[in-house]
Amino acid sequence: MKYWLMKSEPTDYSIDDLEQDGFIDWYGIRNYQARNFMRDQMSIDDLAFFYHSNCKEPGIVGVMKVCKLAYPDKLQFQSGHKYHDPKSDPNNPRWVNVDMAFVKKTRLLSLNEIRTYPELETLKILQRGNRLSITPLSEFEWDFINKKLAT
DNA sequence: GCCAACGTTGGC
DNA sequence: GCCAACGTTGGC
Repeated sequence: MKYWLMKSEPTDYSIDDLEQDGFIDWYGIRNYQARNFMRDQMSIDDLAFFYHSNCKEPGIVGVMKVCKLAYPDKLQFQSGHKYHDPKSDPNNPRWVNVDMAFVKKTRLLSLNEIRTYPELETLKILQRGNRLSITPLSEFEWDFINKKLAT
């Protein structure tokens, strides 16, 4: 069992959208490191925090879990689409997504609040210049955040 | 909208 | 394989 933090811009796809849909193909990842996490390291039932980024109140807003292992992201082959990648070979697709299932909403644990906890200094999203939209969390980080979310 | 910090691209 | 130019991310 692994733990993840996955960013999405709420104007693109929010925790409310996921609650409505039940699950979502985590589309549009076009970064090799993030892709490799999905392709090589994610397992069914891995848990992830849903993080709202690039918005007024960035932070953790919910929990979800992996419900389908990595498979080719169909948008990479859709000509004209924002996520179209003409260099991706259909016989050897470059980009994948996993399916994520809604688990629950949480209170907002804002980026500002996250920064106030010395225990979370090691969080990948707090490291200088880190822009990865998918990052792993240690079990300690996961548990610590869950406790904060419960209060 | 700004811009720092990265990742990617492509000429050489 | 170097590296300058360009594109993207994401907090502010």
